[in-house]
Amino acid sequence: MPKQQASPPVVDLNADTPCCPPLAQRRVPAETAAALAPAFKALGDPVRLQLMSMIASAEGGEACVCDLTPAFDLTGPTISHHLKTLREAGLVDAERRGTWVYYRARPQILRQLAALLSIEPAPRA
Amino acid sequence: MPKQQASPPVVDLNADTPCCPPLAQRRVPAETAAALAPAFKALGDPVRLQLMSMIASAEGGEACVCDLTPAFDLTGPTISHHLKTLREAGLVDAERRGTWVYYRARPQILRQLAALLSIEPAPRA
DNA sequence: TCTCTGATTCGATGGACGTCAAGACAGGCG
DNA sequence: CGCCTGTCTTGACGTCCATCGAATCAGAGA
Repeated sequence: MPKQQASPPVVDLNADTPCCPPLAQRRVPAETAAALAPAFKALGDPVRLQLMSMIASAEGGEACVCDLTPAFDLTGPTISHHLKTLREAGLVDAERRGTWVYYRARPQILRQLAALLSIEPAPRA
Repeated sequence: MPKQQASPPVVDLNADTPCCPPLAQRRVPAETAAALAPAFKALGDPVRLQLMSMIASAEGGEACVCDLTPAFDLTGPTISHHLKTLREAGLVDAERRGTWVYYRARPQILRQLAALLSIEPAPRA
């Protein structure tokens, strides 16, 4: 099967600065939506949301798969599949060190997603 | 078919105050993940992300279906289906006024999602 | 080198999802 | 009342997804 993922980086997911104004401020363009929707989709599963949190909140900023897997009533392959999904969405990075594989959150894209959802604190007016 | 959805409100999606600390601060519990994942999932489609933005950024805080539909290369039923998904995820409210139906964003849940994704501005230390 | 453990990939399966055409519903207007 | 316009629901179809068991890959250690 062909590899063919490599969506063209219409929005730079690695940028340190938020790429876009809040969703409620101006209409998000189709290209931006296409670039960021996969990240939201990846977070749209309870297991992956917990995985993301466990990784992002782990001491040292990284979590071992060996610590993640037993936290769920799921098989190893399934957890591995979810981690791959998070990886392909650009939400985490993986690094093998010896026997174990460690996952680490990518704060930039999390910041971008949070910025997109941000709302004026209170519609006082 | 039986109605029976009515997931018990483990997390109050209507609360004005953020329900949860940031995802990267402490591990999000399974119940919270189960409550909020559907909202992320609803935003995980490019069309719905744009719809959400068009609604949230519309003047007067509301958008008419008649203005949303022609913005996409999709049929009316498909847009209607996406709007229903956003509605069932608690992200928008719908109101019929005469011939037209208007959708309006729910800022509370957007704030909750943004708070969950929020990250310390710079990991100094 | 052989084996053991941890992690991923492969293949299959049942269910959910995005989309459309056709039909139904709601409200305004002759 | 009957028609028209706008919106939603229904039914169908093809694709994607979550999950598992089995097989495979990667290092570590004897």
